[in-house]
Amino acid sequence: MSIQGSFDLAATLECGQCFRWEALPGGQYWFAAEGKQGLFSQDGALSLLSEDPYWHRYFDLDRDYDIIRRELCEREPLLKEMSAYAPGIRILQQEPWEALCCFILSQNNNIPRIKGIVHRLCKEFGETKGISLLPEKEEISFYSFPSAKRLAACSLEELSPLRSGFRARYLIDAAERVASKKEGLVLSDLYTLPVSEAREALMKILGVGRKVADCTLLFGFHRLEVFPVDVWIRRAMETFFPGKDPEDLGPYAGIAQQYIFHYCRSKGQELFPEKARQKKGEHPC
DNA sequence: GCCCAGGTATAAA
DNA sequence: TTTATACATGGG
Repeated sequence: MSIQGSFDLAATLECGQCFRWEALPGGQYWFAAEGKQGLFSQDGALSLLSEDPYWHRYFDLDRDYDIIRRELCEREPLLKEMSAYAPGIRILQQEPWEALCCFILSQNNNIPRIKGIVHRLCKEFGETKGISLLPEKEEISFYSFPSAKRLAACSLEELSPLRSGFRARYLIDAAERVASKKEGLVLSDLYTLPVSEAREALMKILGVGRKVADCTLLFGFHRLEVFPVDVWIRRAMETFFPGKDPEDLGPYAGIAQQYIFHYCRSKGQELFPEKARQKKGEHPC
């Protein structure tokens, strides 16, 4: 199996769409999804990663992102400069339940801490799936991501080791709804339901608003037309695309969103210096 | 110590 | 309908 289009392993893992990965010395990355784990470098990725059917699909290697990027740049020329910051970024095909949980945990939180919570979630409630591939931790067991049924059986008290704060009850509500198909929430339907209906279904879950729902659809269900809007994207749209409707970006708007997000995060304060002075009660001028 | 984090629920205005 | 605040926790 070959890789279609460019592929940047580091940018794809580090752009905030998934949280079960570690950067290791020497350019290697450890990452996990469901009950599987991988250990690859960018060079190794090109040969080894593409040969494993699971990871091949996970990294969406059959889709030619170069063609899509060209299409997006034709629709919106500003994306030429932005996508150049990470042309090899891809949208992962994560497992929907796992993605839903991760984005529930991501709200008002930072990536290092999200990774810690997700790690503890797997360790406390996942099944053992073998020996860790992480060097120096070889004797430690590797755990799969816990099922909705498993979490639905947990009390708030039992989730306290996660130290996930106010998000713990959101996790339990999501688990109960998914495990029991409460109010007709069947995750597998969300691959094909119209986006507006799929979003509405997810937003019935406590703690799931528009942003978490859209991230779940884009990153968990691979609904590439979904364009999640967060504080960075809102700011970027106001600055670079005033009046622009993200739907104009077409069926791959979600990929454009990742280019924009990655570009803004890379430039950070340089783009939005006023954000640095946004202290409470402090006058901007 | 202090600010803030790829938001959301809830209570006012 | 729009705007403000609390939320738990800990990384930087």
